[in-house]
Amino acid sequence: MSNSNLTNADIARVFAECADLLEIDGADSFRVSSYRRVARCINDLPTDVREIAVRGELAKLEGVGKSSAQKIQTLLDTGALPLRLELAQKVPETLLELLHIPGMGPKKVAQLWREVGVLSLESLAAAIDAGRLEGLKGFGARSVEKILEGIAFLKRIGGRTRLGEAAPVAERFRAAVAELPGVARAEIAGSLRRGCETIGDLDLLCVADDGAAVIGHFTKLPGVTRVLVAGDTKGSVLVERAAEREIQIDLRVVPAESFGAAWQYFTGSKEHNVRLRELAVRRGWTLNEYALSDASTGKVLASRSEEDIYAALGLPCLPPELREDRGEFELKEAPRDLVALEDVRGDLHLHTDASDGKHTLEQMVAAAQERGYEYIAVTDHSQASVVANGLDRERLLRHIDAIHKLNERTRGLTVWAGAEVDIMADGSLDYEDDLLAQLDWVVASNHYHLGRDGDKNTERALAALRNPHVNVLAHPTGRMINRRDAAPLDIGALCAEAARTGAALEINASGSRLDLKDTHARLAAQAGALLCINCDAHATDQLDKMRYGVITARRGWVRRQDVLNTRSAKQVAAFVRAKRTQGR
DNA sequence: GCCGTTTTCGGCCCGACTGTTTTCAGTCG
Repeated sequence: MSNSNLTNADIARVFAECADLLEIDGADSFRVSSYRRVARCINDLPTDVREIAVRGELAKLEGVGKSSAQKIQTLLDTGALPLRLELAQKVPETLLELLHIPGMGPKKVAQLWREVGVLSLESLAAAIDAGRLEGLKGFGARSVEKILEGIAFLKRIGGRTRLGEAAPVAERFRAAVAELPGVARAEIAGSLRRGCETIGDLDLLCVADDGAAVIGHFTKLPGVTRVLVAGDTKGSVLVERAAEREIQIDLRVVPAESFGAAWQYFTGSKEHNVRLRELAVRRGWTLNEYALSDASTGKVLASRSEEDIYAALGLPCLPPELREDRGEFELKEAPRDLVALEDVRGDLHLHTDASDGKHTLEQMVAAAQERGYEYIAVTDHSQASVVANGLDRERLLRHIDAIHKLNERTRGLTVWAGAEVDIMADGSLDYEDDLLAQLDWVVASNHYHLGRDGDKNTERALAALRNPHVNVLAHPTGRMINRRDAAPLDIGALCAEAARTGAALEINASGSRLDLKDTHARLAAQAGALLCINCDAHATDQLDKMRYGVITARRGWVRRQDVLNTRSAKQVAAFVRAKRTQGR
């Protein structure tokens, strides 16, 4: 029986901490990796790990063996893991924060702890201050300087950078590198190319003959605040990404004939690449950032393009968003119909200054026209959202009228009168059905009552989906990246009910949400629920966030036909009509 | 700790860069 209320993220955290503590303790590195692998597996699960535990199928998870399955079960039953507690007795857990210092790994942390008595960032800074690292083996003057820089850096970066903030910085530097003398081509790689929701470092890759010269120029580009590494093929710098905030950019320089191997290699993910190299090794080949080659003769089998590398290994050229070792190696051919930005024909969740938007109805409509959209739904807040200046009945009726009138004189764009309606504590909606019936499109949102009670959260969301006027459930889990965890919610039940009732589930494209996230979106599409990718724009420029929603969908293997707003205005209208008339 | 169409034991991906312990270990991706 499950007696704890630990979430997947909580359980993943315990395993990740065990891995770090074991590593500081000097445990076998493969054992450490196993714990990391389990952490990642649990974190990536789209459903509650409890459901798998109940079916007795924990050990069937990729990378989870008998021993880990037992540990997960213990965590679910008791809320704690004996190994984790033992490790905390043995190794001070405050040491974990030291691992975040760039250049600081488990060996050095262990050494600082055992030989100098360092326990935390603070005590490390104090030890350096008191000169207690002087004469310590492996810690010369330069190392100590780097540690101090690292501690200062930690205070400035404040965690991983959100996709929407990282992408513009990366694009600016990619363009700058492409312009450097001797550079034939420059591309973005790494987690940004895969569209991950948060980014650690930015990875750039370029083709040039004289690597040292390119790195030299790179480290002097405007915006660079510090140079971390400057070699013949690799350079690392810090740049300012926002006020007081920095991000690291790594640039690798490769020869043209290695470009494909390098782009594949530096795009990752690490897990995907490990699997790929295993496939190579099994055939007597070896794969690195320069080429796929025969291990015995050294003959190069593929290197110029990613297509060549994958083809040589008997695989379709997998889109970067799929390279996570989440089943992509089973694919016989590359998915052709993954949703793309060009497929999106409209945005069905946006605000105007009638509630808390920055721009007028006319301005938002013009912005949608500029982006070539076929339709939009204007969805200002309902009355319960007082802080967002939500519309009461009278104001909503006038707003609907204004939208319909504007629609009549707008060419090439259909403008629907919608609303973002709050789901109340009891699962009812913030507007009466007769008022909802006057709207062309209804977004239902859980803004205020998402709590720790997963059953209650789920019930309220299900109730909203069952209302014949509700067309999409917005940002279902309420998570805010780097700020607030997803509320516990039975996503599987939501998907099934959305599919049954003919409602859609939103992928909210705004940078702080990306909710549903990739694995949830995948679950929804598998369950036959339609997704709707919306920007939730509160200003005209926010309509450009659509690309982040689309890439999140792609990471969830979502196809064009799984996304409602890739359909025509007529088809969207039919989708709304079907739910109202069938009353499911 | 995980895993298995060579294996239930003995493997487990690969190379660059840095500082420093002058020949390599630690870290990173």
